[in-house]
Amino acid sequence: MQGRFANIIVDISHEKVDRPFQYRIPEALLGLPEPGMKVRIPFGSGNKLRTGYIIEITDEPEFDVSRLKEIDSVIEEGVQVESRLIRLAFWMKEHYGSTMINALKTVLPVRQKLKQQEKKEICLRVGKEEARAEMLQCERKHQGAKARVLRELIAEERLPQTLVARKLNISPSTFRSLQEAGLIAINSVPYYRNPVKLDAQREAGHRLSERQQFVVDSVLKDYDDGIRQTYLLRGITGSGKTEVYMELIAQMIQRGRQAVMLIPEIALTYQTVLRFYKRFGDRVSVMNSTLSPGEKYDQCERARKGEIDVIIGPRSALFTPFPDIGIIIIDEEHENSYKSETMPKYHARETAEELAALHGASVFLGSATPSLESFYRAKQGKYKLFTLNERLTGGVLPTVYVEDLRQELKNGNRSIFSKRLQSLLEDRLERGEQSMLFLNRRGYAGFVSCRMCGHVMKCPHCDVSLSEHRNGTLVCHYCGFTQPAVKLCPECGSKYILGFRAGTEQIEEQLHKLYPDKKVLRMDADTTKTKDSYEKILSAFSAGEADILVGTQMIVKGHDFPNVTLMGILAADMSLSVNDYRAGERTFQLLTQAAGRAGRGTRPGEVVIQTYQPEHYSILHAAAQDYEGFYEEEILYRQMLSYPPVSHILAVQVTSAAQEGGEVLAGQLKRLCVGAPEGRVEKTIIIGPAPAFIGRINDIFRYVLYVKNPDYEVLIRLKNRMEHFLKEEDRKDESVQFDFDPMSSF
DNA sequence: AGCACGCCGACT
DNA sequence: GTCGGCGTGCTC
Repeated sequence: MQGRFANIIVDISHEKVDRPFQYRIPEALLGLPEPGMKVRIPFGSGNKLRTGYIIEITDEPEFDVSRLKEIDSVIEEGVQVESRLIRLAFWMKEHYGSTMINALKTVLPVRQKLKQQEKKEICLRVGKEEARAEMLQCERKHQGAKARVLRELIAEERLPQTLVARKLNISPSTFRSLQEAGLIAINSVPYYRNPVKLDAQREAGHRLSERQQFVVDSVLKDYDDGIRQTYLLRGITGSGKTEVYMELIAQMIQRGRQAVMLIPEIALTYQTVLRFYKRFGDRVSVMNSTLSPGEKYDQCERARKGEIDVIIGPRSALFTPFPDIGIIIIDEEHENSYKSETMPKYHARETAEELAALHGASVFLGSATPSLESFYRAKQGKYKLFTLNERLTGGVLPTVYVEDLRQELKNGNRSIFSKRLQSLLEDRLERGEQSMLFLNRRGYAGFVSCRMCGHVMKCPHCDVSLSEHRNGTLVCHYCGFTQPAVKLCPECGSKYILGFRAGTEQIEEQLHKLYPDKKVLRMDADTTKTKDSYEKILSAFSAGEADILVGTQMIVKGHDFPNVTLMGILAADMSLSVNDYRAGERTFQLLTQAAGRAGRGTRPGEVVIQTYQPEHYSILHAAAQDYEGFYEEEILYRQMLSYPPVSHILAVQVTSAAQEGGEVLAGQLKRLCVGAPEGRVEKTIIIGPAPAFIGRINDIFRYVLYVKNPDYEVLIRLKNRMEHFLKEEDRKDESVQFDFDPMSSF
């Protein structure tokens, strides 16, 4: 496809990014323009030449061709920040199936903020007396708008133009005529604010251990030899990954380039940020969701102008407009939050690699429990793997006990705590040491298991657990298989087969009953609603204000409590039986992280894992702290069932106001895939359509179709076919979303 | 953001 | 009628 037309966004400072304009590509330039290029185009009624950025090249005019204007010329300057980000947006659109507009909106800094930033200010150029006279004059002439502006200015001599315009409903032409009359002056006053001011003493880097230094040296040698690739550092908790990151960043700064440091939002605490401030001073900045849009915009401007060298933030920090990134570091790279949940559903790791390619940068991933994706690539030789196996402080690894809850029930213990956990807990309370209890509640939504034998109700066709719906029927959300409610366990005949439900609140209550004089803190989504309650609870616990901390996932991420010597995992299989192929991986990661919380100080720690499935490989390997063993087993399972990273999955989600319309459209899309050449390739597997996990939200019905193929490109082509098909007719009632390698099922 | 167009009140 | 200020909406 040659592409005779170009969709272009116009670079007006007050730009609403949400509207591309289409132009003809002149004969002389055919084949030259590419997405991301900067061009000069005639715009508006005066055909004034403006700069714009090409976002897409196409052969299909979306506008009356005779009214299309021609691109004037291509501006060839060194690769611009914007150009690079637009190219990245284009790549994201292709790879994750979204509209170009959505991709642009995620990638480009919010311009809207410019209003509040680089404000235009109006002020009087005449004395107040004279202004008052003018105002009366205007009123007499019924020039209400002018009079209103003057009245404001008499009260307050200088005012932001946009503010006045909005408040008094004044159009730009009014301001102009006032300016021409010499009554007011309009000048742009860029004003700045600096959101984060930490007064920390600068600290030089620590001396690295031999092993740490080796990692840094290897990466830098590659870099200086002109080799750019992705590195994976597997380092257990406490092995000093952060020092490695900081040294790499420092070295990149020395080489005149910038660094992006991605951290999961939940780990982006004051302490973490402080460490970077101490090392890099005001050359580092933070991006996070609590920043106001204006502050975010400021960070972008500072990055663009070269006032900072390092940005720390969650996945969106990737889009900081640095002119020349040298390295992108992703800490805790296995975290789910690196995958966006809104369109485009991009993964920060893959997007970082694409961005790094555009900049000629390296990518450095770190984790104690790398994602299967990354370790798989490391095994294939695509990533270079480093390992840090020792805790810097020399602390010993904790002792891990696996407690079989089925056995507890047989022995007549019906409480949430196994006998061992209870006795260890009492032991800590006596000695005045702290304990943490972790309830892995993720995806508790209705799987059904037997309390006697641990049997979990599964789909006979899909090897995922069935979900219990309100009326008790069991449904598979991968293929739509349905069966009526079970009263007796099909395995052992016990009547203790139930949906699983338990909360941190009940646990807190129980602890109060058992140990009325001990202090318990609870941390979950409910107790951390307000802005800094999260940090407050953590620091209260850290200061020894409580004996036991009960909580969900958030208590196991980051944060060292040297006085914690016992970690209890109350229901390890909670996340195991969710209907999701990543359940095993997620469980292993959570258990390993949780285990890593105990015994960070000088005293050795103990960990109790309570489970109904003590023989499950995720639990066994986590108990043994054996990542490689877990990996080998898990990858086999992925291989057998064609799941990522061995294969790729494209989830197509159809939402529809009318049940039938959604079902019909999903069926049409399936037939389209089956009929396409890509669909007939032997390795393509098409599953569904089936009703989504939650089949109806707000009276919108949802259907899901899964397509698998080891070749990502094949899935992209199928996605493009579906997009093309959907464009054929206007669909008001149905909409379709794509998700590549989804993190959870729909 | 800039520009044209159309509405509405004021004035020869 | 026409002139000019002023708000509105469009720009491929």
